[in-house]
Amino acid sequence: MTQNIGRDTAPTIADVAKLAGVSRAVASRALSNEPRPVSADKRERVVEAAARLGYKPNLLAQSLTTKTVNLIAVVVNHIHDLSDLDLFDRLLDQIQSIGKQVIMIRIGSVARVEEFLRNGVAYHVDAALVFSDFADAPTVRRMFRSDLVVMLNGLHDDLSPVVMPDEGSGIAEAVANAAKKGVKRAGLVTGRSSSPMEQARIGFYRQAFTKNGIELVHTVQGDYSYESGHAAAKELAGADCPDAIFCTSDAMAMGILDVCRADFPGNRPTRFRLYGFDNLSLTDFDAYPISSIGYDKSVYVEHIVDFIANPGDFHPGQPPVIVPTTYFPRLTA
Amino acid sequence: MTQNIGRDTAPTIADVAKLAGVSRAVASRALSNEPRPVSADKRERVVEAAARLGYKPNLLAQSLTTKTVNLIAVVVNHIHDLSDLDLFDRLLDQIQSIGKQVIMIRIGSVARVEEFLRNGVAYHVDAALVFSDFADAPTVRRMFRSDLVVMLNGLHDDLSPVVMPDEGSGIAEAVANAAKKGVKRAGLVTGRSSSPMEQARIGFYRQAFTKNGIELVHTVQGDYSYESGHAAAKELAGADCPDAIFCTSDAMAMGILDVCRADFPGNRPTRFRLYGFDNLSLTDFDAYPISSIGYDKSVYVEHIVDFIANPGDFHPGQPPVIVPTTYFPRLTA
DNA sequence: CTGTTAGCGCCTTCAC
DNA sequence: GTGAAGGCGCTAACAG
Repeated sequence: MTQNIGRDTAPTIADVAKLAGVSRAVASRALSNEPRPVSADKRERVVEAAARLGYKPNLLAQSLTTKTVNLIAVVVNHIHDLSDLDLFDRLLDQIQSIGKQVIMIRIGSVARVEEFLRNGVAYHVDAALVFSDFADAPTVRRMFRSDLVVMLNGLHDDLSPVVMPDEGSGIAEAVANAAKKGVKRAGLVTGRSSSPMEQARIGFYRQAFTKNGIELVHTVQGDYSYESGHAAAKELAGADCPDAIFCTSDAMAMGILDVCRADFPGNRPTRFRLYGFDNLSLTDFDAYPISSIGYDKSVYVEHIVDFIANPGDFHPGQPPVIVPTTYFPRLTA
Repeated sequence: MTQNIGRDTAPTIADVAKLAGVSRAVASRALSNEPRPVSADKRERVVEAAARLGYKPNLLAQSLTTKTVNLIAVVVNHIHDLSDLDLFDRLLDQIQSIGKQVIMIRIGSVARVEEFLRNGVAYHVDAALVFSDFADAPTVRRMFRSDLVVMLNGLHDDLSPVVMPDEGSGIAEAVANAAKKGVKRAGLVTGRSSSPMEQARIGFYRQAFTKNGIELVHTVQGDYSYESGHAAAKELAGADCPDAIFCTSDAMAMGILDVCRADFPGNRPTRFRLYGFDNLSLTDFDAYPISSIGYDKSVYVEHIVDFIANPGDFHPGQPPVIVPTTYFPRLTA
C-alpha cells in the first residue's frame, strides 16, 4: 500500500478533500461522473489528489444517498444446463456495459427461497432478473425490495416486465418441416411437466401436430438432460418407432442420437428424424448436428437490459416483449 | 406492498423500533444474529414488529459500520468454456452456503481492466476470486481494495492466497499410460502460450515425454476451442501422424476426434490415441469418450471457500494449496 | 462556484 | 438492560 502510507484504512473523500485543500462537497463534485459546477483549478487539484492517494469511492456508501447501487441480481436455479453457457456470458457483458454489476443468486431448491426470505439475505438491488422457476413475481419483489424484476421464467404477473420467446413460431416451423418430409407419426420427449413454460411448449407441439395431420404416438417424460434422452431412446426407438422424435431440449436429443447413432449413418436419418430445442452452440459440433429450434440470444438479452437501463419505460399492465423463435435445420432432420 | 401501507419507502429499523416502542439500539440488538443483551419481552415485540412491517435490514448500510459486505467478487475473462459450467455452479453454491453472495465480474479484455481501474467500478468486497488472467495480484488488490484476493490464474504473488491444481501429476500419469501402450511419437496441441499456466503445462508434457522416451514430433497452437482443435487435426493427422495426440483442453480434443472419427471406429483408436485435458462432464457423453486429465472440482472449490470463510488462516508467504490432478482413461486412449 | 449542514440506515460505544 | 449520541462514506440541499 505504498500510496497510503501511515494509514491502515482506505482513503476516503475527506482525505482527498484535505489534500486538495477544498471541502468534501467540492471533492465529491469534481469526482462525479455527472457535470457539476466546480472551478477548473480545483477540479484539477482534486483529481490529482485522488490519484495520489489511490482513492476509489465506496460505491456502497454512495448508494446510501443516491438510492441506486448499480447492482443487478440474476436469480437462477443453477448454472448447469448447456444452454446457460450461451446466455449468461452475453448477459454479463451487456449489463456491465451499462455500468452495472451482477450478483448471481443460485436458488437450487425451494427451501433456499424460503431461507433467503427468512434470513433477509436481500440486497437492495436496482433490479432482479429471474430465470429460476422456484420463485414467482411477488416473492421476488419481496426478496429484493424492488419492483423492477424482469420475469423470465413464465411465472410473471403484469406488475413487472417480461421478456419471453414465442416458442410457437419455431415449433410450428419445425413440425411443418417434418410434415413436408412425409412424417406421419411423431414421438415427443418432454421435460418437467410441472413447469408452466413446459406445459405451454407441449401445447404448441400438439397444436402443430394436429394442424399438419401428424399423429402423436408416444410421449416420454424426461428432465431436459442428456441422460434422460438416453433413457427415452430405449422406450421410443423400439419396433414401433415413430417417423420423427421431437425433444423439448437439445441435450435430450443428444442422448437419443447417441443411443440410435446407427440409425443416422453419416448423420443422415434413416429410421426417424430428430428435432431438438434450444439451438445450443453444441449443435454446431460435428457429432451432434441436431435440427433445433431457437431464438436470437443477443436480441433477447438486449430487451432485458433495456428494461433495467430504462426502468421508466415500463408501465404495469404492459404486454410481454416477445422474441420470435425459428427453426434451424441440421443433418438429423 | 400491503405490509407497508402509507409509505412508499421500505421500512427501516427506526420504523420497527417505533412500532415496538423501543429505541433503535434495542431493536438493532434484538434483530442481531449475535447474542446481545435485550430483555425477553422487548425482543419479542421487536421481532413481531419487524415481521409485521416486512422489515429487511439494508445489508449495504449495515456494511458501512460493520466493514463487511458479505460480497465476493469472482473475476473471469468470460463464461464461455465448457469447463466453466462444471466449476461455477459449485462455486456459487459453496459461497452462498457460508452466507455470502457472488458478484460476477467479466473482464473480457485488458482494456476492460483499465476501465475498471479508471472508473473505480470496484466494490469494497470481502474477497475476490480471480480466474481471469488479465489481471495480476496487485492490480486486483487495488481494484477491490481488499487484500484477500485468491489467485487462480497463475499470476499470484505471495501476498495473497493461492489454490492451484498440480497439473504435473495427471500429465505424468497420462503420458505414462501412452508409453505403456507403445506410443513413441507424440503430437501436442496447446492453448494461448502467453499464459504462464499454459507454459507450465507444456513444460510438464515435455518433461513426461522425455522421461518416457517419447518423441514430441509436432506442436500446434490452438486456443482451447473446438474450432481450433478442428484446425489442428488437419495439420497433425496427415501422412506422418504421431502415435498419440495430447491436447491441453478437452474441447480441442473433441474437434480432433470429429475430424478423425474414421480413425476411431467404435470409438477405439486405430491410427493414434487421443488425450484431452479438463475432464469435462461432456466427455461422459457417448460421442466424446475422451481420455482426459482432471481434478476433483469439489475439493478445489472447498479450498477456495476455506480461504474466504477463514481469512485469518492465511499468512503472507504461505505456500500455495495444491490439488492433485489424475488421469481419467476413456475409449480414445 | 463554494462550503456548511443534514441526512441515507445501521451499529456501537458510553453513560445510565 | 436500556437509550442517547456519534460516526461509517458519501452526496443533496441550501445558503453564501
